[in-house]
Order: sequence, then structure tokens, then C-alpha cells
Amino acid sequence: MNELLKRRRVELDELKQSGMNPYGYEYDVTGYSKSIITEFRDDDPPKRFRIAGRIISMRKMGKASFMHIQDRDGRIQLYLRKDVLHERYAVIKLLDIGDIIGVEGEVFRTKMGEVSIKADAFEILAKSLRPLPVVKERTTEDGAITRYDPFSDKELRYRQRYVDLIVNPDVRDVFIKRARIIKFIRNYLDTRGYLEVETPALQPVYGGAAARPFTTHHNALDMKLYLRIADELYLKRLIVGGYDGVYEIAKDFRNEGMDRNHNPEFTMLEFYVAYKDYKWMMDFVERMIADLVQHLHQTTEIPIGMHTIDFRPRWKRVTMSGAIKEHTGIDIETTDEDALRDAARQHGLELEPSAGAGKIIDKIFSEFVEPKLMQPTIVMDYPVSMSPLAKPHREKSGMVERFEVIVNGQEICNAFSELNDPVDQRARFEEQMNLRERGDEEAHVLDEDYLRALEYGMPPAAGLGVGIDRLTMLLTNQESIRDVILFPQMRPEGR
RNA sequence: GAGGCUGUAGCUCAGUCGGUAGAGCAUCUGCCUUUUAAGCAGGUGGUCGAUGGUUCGAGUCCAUCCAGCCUCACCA
Repeated sequence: MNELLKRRRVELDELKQSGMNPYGYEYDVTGYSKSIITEFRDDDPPKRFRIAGRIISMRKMGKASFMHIQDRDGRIQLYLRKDVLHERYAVIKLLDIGDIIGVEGEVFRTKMGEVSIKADAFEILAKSLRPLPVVKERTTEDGAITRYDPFSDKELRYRQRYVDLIVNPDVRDVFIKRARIIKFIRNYLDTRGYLEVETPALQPVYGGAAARPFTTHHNALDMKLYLRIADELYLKRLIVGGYDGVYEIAKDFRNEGMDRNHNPEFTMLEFYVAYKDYKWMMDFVERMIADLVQHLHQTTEIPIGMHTIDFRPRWKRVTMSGAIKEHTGIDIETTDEDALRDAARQHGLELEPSAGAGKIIDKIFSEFVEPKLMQPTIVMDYPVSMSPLAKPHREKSGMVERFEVIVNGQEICNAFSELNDPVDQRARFEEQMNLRERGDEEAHVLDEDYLRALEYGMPPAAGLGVGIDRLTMLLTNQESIRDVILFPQMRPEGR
């Protein structure tokens, strides 16, 4: 144990010997930093508050000391004087940055103009035994805060998120926004009469997406179970069951690589509405997201990365074939598979010989079109081979009624008119099983019970999936999914 | 899975040609009753990610491993 840790344990013992409990039981808080400061009026008679928080800076002088404590809303300065606290003042010597204290006193404004609390009593609520990487900072005249050498090591920040949250207020803010995003969506769907449901995370047959699952084992049933990769097939069973609109905000689990856009567990909104199609869903989702952005930022126009992005409806709508033609000159509607492959190769794409037309189109799109779509864009009408759960296009053969929303070069949602023809659905599943036999581990699995449900009859329906983590990244301007997940997956810590 | 970069004090980082390990902040001691990147003076603090190798001598060169980041591949 190093000197800093030893030192704090010595102080802990001294506190106990002095008769103070270094781990208090409760504190009756009557004020919070932010409101105390904003509501302070110089002409009013002094007000008293009890406030609790963590010490984040200290300036001890001989017979008086200043410190800042941080509570849930922000920071406030404390002023402690020996001639007020008397023998209690000696305890200040045993306080450290990181300790959590409760303080009672009058609010006043210092000579330098900072609203502060003049303490006449304090208690220790939790003695901190580890040094906190707090950092010097200065508020410049225009109100901007300059921080010196902030705690920035990503590995430490993710592994010890509690420390990150204490010392980096911006991080705390991201997760408050994340909560507001989820709450807004839930409220938006609830007030329109859609039912929030819960479906199994442990599934005997996984489905609803193309991905490799995590597996686990149920001891009592002695059976293999999968962690869900999507909730789609269960939610559509509920549409069969007669609910008009259902949604679920839930964790999905995919056993794939990790990078700045992928975490093995992530949060997905899935939403299904009976008697609607994908056109209806386009209108719905652009309205919902525009309202969400307005709610979060008080405007629909926000800076993201290098761009300013405007979420105000109506968003640009393009077909996949139109977008590809515009950005590459390739006409996928009049080009057969071999010619398509040649065209893709001419554009510099490397393709596996097994790649079919759908895969080639998808590759062309994600390589040459998607990165260029900065403003919210609805891209519609996808090849049927890429979308085994979507309904055939009512006009274009070989296509399905599906759309994605691309913002800042990234997909943020995926939606389609749901396939409700059980015979077609069975054929699509069988095609997927063929792919699986040829070694595609991510092909969809045939779900016999889901087919049985469709055979009873499912009304036409529109479905939507929104990756909440990526949406949060977008709306909080974060570059990595790890910055919007409190405890991202990490390799075990070496000791 | 492939390539590149990184790992030095609690935090943020220097460390030259291979020659006794440094700074700022934090921390400690003393002084200081409206300070605020408080100040002044003086200190403490290191398994240089791990293991092995080359060398008279390794933070520095080499190999292997661990962890993180980035790019690519894979992937809704």
C-alpha cells in the first residue's frame, strides 16, 4: 500500500479516536448547490441550509478554510472559520479531497463574489480512503471552465466509472441525457396508446436478426438457452394475439466483435403497430425523433461531429437504388448479378465469390452511400435477400418494403412492413437455413412456433427497431458506444 | 482475426546516444481568518505493464505475453 493510502487510514483512526464517526448514518439535506446559488439574493436576510456532498477541492489557511463540495446538481463553496467552529476546526486537518460531508450554515457572498456557505457545523458521512484524481480548474471571465490535465485514461475511466462520474461532470451529463431519451420515447409511445411489454431474454430459439448468440444452460430443464439477439418474433406474436401496438425497450446480446459502435450487450427499442405499413412508420419515426431532439436540446438543429444536423421533418427520402445510382452511377434495377459484381469491383470493392446480388448491393450502399448521408435521410426499398422478415414490395419485385434512417453517416433505425404471409415466411426461413448449412453462422434460424403464430393470421403491421445506444451517441455527440454505456464490456483486469 | 500506436509517482505527462528516475498537480511539515489553478518555504512518494534475453550496465535495444486505443476485416 502506498503512502497516500496509508496516510488516509491513519487519519481514519484519528477521526475515530477524536470521537467522530467517519461513516455517518444520515443527513437531513435541505438544499442543493445549484438552487442555493441561483436563488441567492444579496439583499435578502441570510438563509440557512444543510447540504451534503463530496469535497472536491480544499484551500486550508491557518484559522479559516475554503473548500468546494459537489452534490447531485453541481458545486458550492464552503467557508469554515476557527472562531465559529472552535475545537471542531481541528478536524478539518483530517479531511481530504474525496470525503463526503454534511454541512450546516448561512449562505453569503464572498469578497470575490462567490456564493458560499459559512459553516457552523459539519459531520463526516464517509471518509475516503483513496486519492481522487481531481484536477485544478479555472473559470475564465467568459464563464468557460479550463481544466488542467483531466482524468482521461479511457481504460481507467471505463473500469472505474464511479471515479469518472465524480471527476468528469460531462460524463455525468451524458447519462442523464440517456435517461431522458429513454423516458421520452417511453412516454411518447405510452401517450399514443401503445403497450409496453416484456418478452423473454432467455430463448430456446433465437431470432429476429442476423447475429451469433450467447448460449447458456438451464440446469433444471437441462436445456440449452440463448440470450436474445432481438425481440422481434415475440413482439409480432403479440400482434397476432390482438394487441394493436406493442413495444419493448430491452437489452439484446450479440456474440460479435467489439468496437466503437458495438458492445456485446446493447439496448434496443422495438415497436410494432397493427394495420400500418412502412410508409406510416416513416412519418411516425421522423416525428418522434424530431420531437425528441427538440425536447433534449430545445431546437431540432444540433452540432454533431463536424456538421450541423437538422432533424426537422420532413426528412429526405430516397430509394436504395436511387441513392446508389446518385452516388455511384450503378443502376441496380437494370443490372444482373454478374454485371453488378463487375461494377462493384470496378469501384474498388473486394467481394467474396459467394456474395449474391443482395449482399453486393448492401456492400455498395454501406461503402459509397451511407458515409455521405449526413442529414437525416430515409433510405427505402431493400433487396429481399437481406430482409427475411420483411414484406415483399407491393410494386417492385425482388424488393421488400423496408427503410433505414441514416444520420451522420450512420444507421439509427431499421423498419419494415412486416411479412405476415406464413407460407412465404417459411420459404424465407428455409432459404436462411440453407445459408446456415453453407456456413453462414449469422443466418436466421427457423422458428416453428413463430410460423404457427403467423398461420393463425397476423394483421398487416409496421415494425421499427432503434438502437438506443447509437441514438444516444448521436444526440450527445459521443464517438464511442462505450461513452454512452455506464459499464462497457472490458477484458478482465490483470492484477 | 490482421496491422499500427500506447503502458514511467495517486492523476496528467517528459525522459536525449544504453550510464544513479524527472516535472506539474495531488499528498506531507511549517506559516497564513474572504481564498478560488490560493500563496510562501521545505519534504515524502517509483516492481518504469509482466516475463525472459543482449550488455560491464536496460525505462531506453530484442523476444514473448497482458491490457488499452486507433485503422481494417467481420457485423444491424
